[in-house]
Amino acid sequence: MCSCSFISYRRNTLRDRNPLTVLINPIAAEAEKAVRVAFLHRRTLIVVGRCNVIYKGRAKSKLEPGERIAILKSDGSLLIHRSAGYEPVNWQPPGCIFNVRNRKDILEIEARRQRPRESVEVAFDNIQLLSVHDLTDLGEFSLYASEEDMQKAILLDPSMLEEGFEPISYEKKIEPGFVDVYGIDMNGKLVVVEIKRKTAGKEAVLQLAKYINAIRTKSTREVRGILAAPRIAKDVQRMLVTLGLGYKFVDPKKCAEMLRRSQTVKLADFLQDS
Amino acid sequence: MCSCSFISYRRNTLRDRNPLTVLINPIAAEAEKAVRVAFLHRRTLIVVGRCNVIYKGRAKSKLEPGERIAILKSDGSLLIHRSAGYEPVNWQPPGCIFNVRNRKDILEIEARRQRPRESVEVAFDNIQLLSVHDLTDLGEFSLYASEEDMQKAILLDPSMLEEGFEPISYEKKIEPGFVDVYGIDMNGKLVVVEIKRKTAGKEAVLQLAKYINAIRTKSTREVRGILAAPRIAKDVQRMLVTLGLGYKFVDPKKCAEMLRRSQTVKLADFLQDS
DNA sequence: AATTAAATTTCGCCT
DNA sequence: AGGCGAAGTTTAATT
Repeated sequence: MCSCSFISYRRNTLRDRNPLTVLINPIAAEAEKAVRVAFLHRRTLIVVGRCNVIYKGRAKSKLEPGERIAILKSDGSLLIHRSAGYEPVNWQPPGCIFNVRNRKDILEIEARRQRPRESVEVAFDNIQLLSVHDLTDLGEFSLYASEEDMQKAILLDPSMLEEGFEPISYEKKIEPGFVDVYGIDMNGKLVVVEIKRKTAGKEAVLQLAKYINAIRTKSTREVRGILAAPRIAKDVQRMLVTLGLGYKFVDPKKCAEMLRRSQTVKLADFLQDS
Repeated sequence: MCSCSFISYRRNTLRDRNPLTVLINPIAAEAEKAVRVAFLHRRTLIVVGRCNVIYKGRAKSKLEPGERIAILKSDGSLLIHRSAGYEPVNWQPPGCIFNVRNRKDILEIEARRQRPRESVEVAFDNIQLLSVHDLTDLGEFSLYASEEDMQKAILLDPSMLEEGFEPISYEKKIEPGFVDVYGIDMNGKLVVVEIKRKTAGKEAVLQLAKYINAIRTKSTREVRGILAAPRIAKDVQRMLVTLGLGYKFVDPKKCAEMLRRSQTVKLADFLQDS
């Protein structure tokens, strides 16, 4: 049975300069003080407690009282998480200005931004835990087997798509949008490649067909279309045949592995010499 | 300079049964114990500390060591948040199975799910804060405009319902209850409007029909009924046709925007005059 | 279960 | 600043 708030000002590990403030069951006045310090020092703030939330902006929302987790980051972003669900119930992207006040023992925090003009207001009438952190995070994040990685892999080794294929460009602007990879096959025909990281559906085929048609209206040269994906949806096979398009199995994992072997390759490096 | 872990087992407010566990700078063994208890009791877990994260599944990702916030919810969802950004750097949707172990003073937490088969592994080599919460959250979340806002918007701009429509009254008492909006169309016919904030089901149609019938028993004038909602349930379309009622798509979001705009417009007009 | 459409989508890249 | 496309998109509704 501990009714007092607990505050620790220093962490005992890693670095001396790495303050940590933790309040347990603080009253609003105590909490407000800690929040102000957190804002002043651009720290990360976590508040767990009973609150209601109002959002006004592009839309409007109201969240009736309940116990939730609020995270306020130093970049001006805000997250309100309920006890369930992967997505935040309310949020605010980076770039907000935070405000805090203690109004009749209710801790009110506001995250406001312009463009678009919107705000999230959180009012805590009870706080289980409030902590202020200085998060040092320089670790690199790398995602493998993204669509971009597949694109890189095809540019790195065009033969994986088709023997004799030679890329000319990538993300090339064609009337309706951007072609993933664009090149010439062993017979000198133009080739448009549409890449999908997972099962390619009809929308991928239609997109490819659109590009092909756009090119045909502008050029008399023969154009082929190839859908590069690990799998195609079941109706899509017939669609490809009907539209005269090709399909090539490409494994995203193998692409990722290939890139790992030839590390630090940038997309722009490929076509430079050609 | 406090190097001890701090544990509070009871919250002093709201309810006696509402345990809260907080560990500050715990070693992996202590943390592991608390995490196991949290999993066992299906509690919400927050861990702040230095970790690296590996994701394997639809794609693959690796996050090099840094200080982050991890949230594990009782529905089996996981979030890893860095010091910046609105989106989690790594996550796992609800339905995961969590595992924890202490491996050479490293706290390893795994969130695994099938379909799609994927896992996120988090390894903490230092923990600033670990807290376990029992979040009671029954508060309702309502998005977009309220039904009242939609009503206001229709009164403000009746043409959004139908060209030439002119409201006479709102919340008018008719035998079974109160009609949302009541007016006259361009041909002089009476119009009863039933508003729903979200998908209109059969109960909305029946309510509308009741009002119409009530009016018809009292007046010889022609009466039309219009259901105003962002969407109607699938069987309701036929029901409307059968009962000779109309439907008008009304977007609550647009209503909210309109009200907001009208406020600013009024303000602007006021300022222009001066 | 598969498909389609919307999201306070966000995020990035390019014009 | 605005517009379009992609995302480990997610989520909900419908077939």
